[in-house]
Formats: sequence, C-alpha cells, structure tokens
Amino acid sequence: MWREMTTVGNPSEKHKLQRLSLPEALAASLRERILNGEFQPGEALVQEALAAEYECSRMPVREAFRQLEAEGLIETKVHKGAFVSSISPDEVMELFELRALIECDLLLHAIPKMTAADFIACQEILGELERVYTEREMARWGSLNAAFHRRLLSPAERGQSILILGGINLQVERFVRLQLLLTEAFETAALEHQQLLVLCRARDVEQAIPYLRDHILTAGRELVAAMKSKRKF
Amino acid sequence: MWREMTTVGNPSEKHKLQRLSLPEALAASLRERILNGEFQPGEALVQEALAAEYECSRMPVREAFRQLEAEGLIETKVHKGAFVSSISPDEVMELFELRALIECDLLLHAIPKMTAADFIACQEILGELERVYTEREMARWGSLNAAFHRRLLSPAERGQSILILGGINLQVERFVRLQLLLTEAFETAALEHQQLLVLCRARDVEQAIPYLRDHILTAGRELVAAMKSKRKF
DNA sequence: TCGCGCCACATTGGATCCAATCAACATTTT
DNA sequence: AAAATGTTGATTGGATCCAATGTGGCGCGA
Repeated sequence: MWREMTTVGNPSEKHKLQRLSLPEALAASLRERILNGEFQPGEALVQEALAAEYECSRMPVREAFRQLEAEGLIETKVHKGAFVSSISPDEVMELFELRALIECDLLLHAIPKMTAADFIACQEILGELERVYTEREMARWGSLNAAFHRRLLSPAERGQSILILGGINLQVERFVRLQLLLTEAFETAALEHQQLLVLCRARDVEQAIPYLRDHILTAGRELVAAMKSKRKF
Repeated sequence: MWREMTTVGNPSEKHKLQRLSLPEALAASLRERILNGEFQPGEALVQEALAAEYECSRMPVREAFRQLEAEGLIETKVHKGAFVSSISPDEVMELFELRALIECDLLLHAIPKMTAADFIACQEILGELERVYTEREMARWGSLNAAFHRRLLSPAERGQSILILGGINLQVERFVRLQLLLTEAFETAALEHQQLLVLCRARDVEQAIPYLRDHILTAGRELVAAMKSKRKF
C-alpha cells in the first residue's frame, strides 16, 4: 500500500525521474501520517514498531527520522527516541506572516512574467481544488492549495524562495488540515483564489499584492483562532 | 580534535545542555569542513573513507549524510553516493534578497523592543568581530557576523523567522568565506554595522530599515560579482 | 580499429547483532 | 511509611555482515 510511492513519477517534471531510497520513501510516508494527524504532537515514534509495520529493519527508520528531524517535523532526544514536534499558535501565526512576506515578494516578481499558459495551469488547479472540496478530501486539498500558490508564483523563477516556502508550508500543513475539518474556510479560499487570479491577469500589482497578503494573513488568523479555541494543541 | 564539540556548551544558554549523538557530531564536523571549502562543490563524499577518518563505522556517517542533505549542503543519489551540492551565483543573489526581505521585517519588529542590554550585547559582538578581523580568521568572522545579525534581531522574538534565516545563511556561508579571502569587504561591513546600531539606538526605523536592506544587498552584489569573475564555482 | 557486451570490483543499501543508556519497579534503609 | 538505591527490562545507538547496484575494464566481434 505505501509501496506505491517508492518512485515518485511527477509527469510535469521533464523526464527527471527520481528514485527514492527506502529511508526516503519511509520519510515520505511518515511525513504524510504526521500531517494527517495520525501521529499527534508529542507522541513518541518507536523505531521497532515502525520497522515491524513497514516490514524492514530499524536502520531505514532511523535514517528517515534524521530527515524528518531536519525538516522540523519530529525532535529526537539521544537514547530517548523521536517525538512529533509541537508548535504554538503564536509560532503558526509567525509562519503565516513569513509566508505572506515571501509570497508577496514572489508575486511581485511573477506578475510581469506570467503567460497565458500560466493562467490556464492555475485555473486548472483551481478546478481540481473545487472538485476535491466537494468530496471533502482535505489531505489532497492541502497539497493542491500549496500547488496553486506554487504554480501562481513559479513565473518568478525563484527556486530558492519556493524551496523555503515549501518548508514553511510543511510546518503549518497539519494544522491547516485540522482546521479544514472544523471550519468552512474552503469556500472563502476558493473565491479569493479566483479573484486573485483575475487581478493577476489584469497585471494589477497594486491590488494583487495586498490581496494576496490579506488572503494569507486572514487564513492564518482564522486558523490560529481555531487552534486557541479548541485547546487541542 | 573534532571530538571537542561532542557536547556544545553554549554558556549564554540557561543550563540547557544538549548532548549530541555521534551522527550529529559528525554532521557538525562535516558541515564545518564543507563551509570552509575543504570539500569543494561537486566533490564526492565516500562513506568508508570518512568512517575510517573519524574512526567509526559507516552507519553514523550515513545518518550524518541524511542530515546534511536535508540542510541542503549535500545531495545524495541512490547507490551512487553523496556529493557536495553546488549553487549558482544567481541563486546566491536570490538568497541574499530573501535575507534582506526577512531581516528587514524582523528589524521592524525588533527596534521598538530593543533595550539597553541589547545594544550592549551587539556592541560587544562588534568588538569581537573587529578583533577577529585583524587576525584574519574568517571562519570565525562568518559565524560572528551571523551572530551580530541574530542578536540585533532577537528582540523581535520571532524564533521561526530566525530559524529560516539560519538555513539561508548556511547556504551562502561558504561563498561568503571565500569572498572574504579575496576582498576587503570586512572594513565596509564593520562601518555599516556600527552605523546600523546607531540608527537602531535612535529608533530611527525610517532610516534603519533601508540601511539594513542596502547593507545586505550590496554585500550580496559584491559577493556575486566576485563569484562570477573568479569562475571557480 | 572501433563498438558492444560481459564480468569483476568497488561502493552503497539493508539486516542482524551487540553494547550503552534510560525508566520503572522492587528492595532496603532510615 | 517515605525516600533513596539497586536491579531488570525495554529501547536506542553503533558495529559488523551480507546483498544489491553501479562502474570500469577486458575481450570478443564486426
């Protein structure tokens, strides 16, 4: 079942097929399970148990742990084990503000370079997003949402910034998914995405930038509010 | 010799002593050697050789590799090994612009919160920087420079942003060190640091922010120019 | 002589085994 | 009875061993 992703075939990538080692595949699977909330913050991840579950030795698990630790998803204490890392609502808000900062800068660079193909691709993702929304698959919704932002900003051709953004998204993703279960943030997000795309088509930088900033920051505020009220964190 | 850092004793941290596992210590040592340019971009790192050198088995080396890979310092191809990752001048410039973006935002938050103690601490680091400069130890210069920026921005109390900044600095650090060998960028940097601190003392946000931005961006431009002229990258 | 394929070696990837450390429980002592 | 301490079980950390894969060299044939 999890084996299906031992090789990630990304069709849009130009023939650069990448093979995953077992530790990398494990890390991918564990990452997904953490983001889905199957492993709660603070929970201990035991090497032996996971090794048994994935039917491999403990060593690939250990290497996967190192990777996840570097990504900030888990923390490991020597001779004590690995624990799903936690993050405070304030820190989540800070990450959203960082995202706003970086994405606005990227959009500024991207808008002048956008082509018709870019708009079409973005529109396509939005369609997919809407389809997924009606079926309540928020695991896919989160990654599609990230994909939309990434695609929208890709004309800026700033790989390093995109990379950093990916890291930030990774940190907040699990809380976003949780919130989606509780609120109706989908719908406003869908509308805002459409409006954002309209502004970009019109090359209206003056409006698009603050709009994007607001889109991100209000999403952040809503999420943090939900976190603080639920007290489950 | 490298054993001296198996436990990192940071005296300013309040008694929170952290123990390093062998892989972590190895990663720290290898990271330093990469930043120092001992391992050139593209160069292959062989597990067996390093294991012999550090007198341990290959396994801790492999785990250290995973960590360094996640940090972006090396790339590993399955069944082919680990290679010191490279980075183009354009990407370096992008990272500097990202740094400018984030640091300016941080400074904006930091200035109103700065206390006398903060100014003193910064001034102290600047003194240390000057002392190190006269003795041409650029390995320490780089980390002290980062420490100054970190200390200057720490009143903002934005741990996540600082963390991201650390990652960005890691990427450009090795090129900064190389450039320092070639240019006289020390001196202007020292002056600019002093001036920046003066502006912060005066709480002159209007001047301090653009000044910091310029400080970072010109440093970036000079570095990139040096990179492109030397063609050693 | 050049090109293709096969084979051996070197290197990485993964599994098993042993040692070190921690935590919890039981025992003893005050 | 409470606290301190010893001891045992569980879990992680590290080393050695075996398997898989990639690379370079050699030979064979056109």
